[in-house]
Amino acid sequence: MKLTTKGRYAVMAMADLAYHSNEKPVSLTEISLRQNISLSYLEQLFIKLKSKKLVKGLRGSRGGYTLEKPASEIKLSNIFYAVEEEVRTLNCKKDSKRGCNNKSVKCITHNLWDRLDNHINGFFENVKLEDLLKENYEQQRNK
Amino acid sequence: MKLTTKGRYAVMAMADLAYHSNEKPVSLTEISLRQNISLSYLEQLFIKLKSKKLVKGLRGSRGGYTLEKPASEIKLSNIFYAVEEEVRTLNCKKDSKRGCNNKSVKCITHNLWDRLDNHINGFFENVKLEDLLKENYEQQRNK
DNA sequence: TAGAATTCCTAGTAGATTTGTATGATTTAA
DNA sequence: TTAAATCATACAAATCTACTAGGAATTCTA
Repeated sequence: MKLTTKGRYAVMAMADLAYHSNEKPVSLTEISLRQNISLSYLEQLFIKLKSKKLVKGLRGSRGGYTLEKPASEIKLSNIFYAVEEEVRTLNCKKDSKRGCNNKSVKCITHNLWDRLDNHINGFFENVKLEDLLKENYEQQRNK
Repeated sequence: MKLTTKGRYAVMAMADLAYHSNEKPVSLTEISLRQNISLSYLEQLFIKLKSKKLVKGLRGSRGGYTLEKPASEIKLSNIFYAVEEEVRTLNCKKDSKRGCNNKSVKCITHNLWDRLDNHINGFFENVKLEDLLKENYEQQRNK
């Protein structure tokens, strides 16, 4: 399964963007400094996020990024899907040397990984960017 | 997070072992052939499984491995814990350059990764080796 | 008792992947 | 016109995975 810093960074950056966005776009430089993620790396992530219509890029001076749709409509699964290739634990795929790949006897654990995939994807499917913000607001208030 | 073939192989091998064990121990050579996992790699996994008291090794000719306790008492989380170093998605640890590492402002997504960890671990915590076998039996019967 | 089959143990390593860096072109506001 | 930003591509260091190699120790069996 792919669940590395790439996906984490993407979520962190999107949360940062949502948190700090009002009228004007937020530059990656800002996010880079606040979240301690390299600028070039962020740029690569945001190109992917843009291609999936999650953010809008505004070039030029005073440019930056804005959310393409409200935080309440962006699921974490959207973000992961945009930057990660896939969230699959299984490698019993066709034409693979490994796994059960269509042998007469299915590998014993085949269904298990299927269920795990659903379990994890379900988690991301049920959390929206907005939820992270709310959580953060409350945390701030309780200090 | 660590969720690679190492953990998968361990679960597959344990399921195979449980499935084929009656009186005599099961050799890794058998498992290696049936599950298509390299023998040396299996050996390394089983040393770890042994150290966590999940299997018992019987050296010498006609030797092999047996379950140390019934399949109904072995949770998948036990298996993962034995062979993987950790199942943690978070890298906001102390002394790390990355993540929120104790800055005054907690990183926005800190709690999220915590919850994800619990979510995934909960999955493994609630599946026992026995469950995999039952599933397999039923699959065979429905053919 | 010799030999075969097995676990046990340690070290190394090729290849893939991740996590960036480097460089420059393009666009736009001031 | 200049500075600040996105956009785009190529490359590279570091890490990690998934093994391989080689042998020692143990135990059953012929």
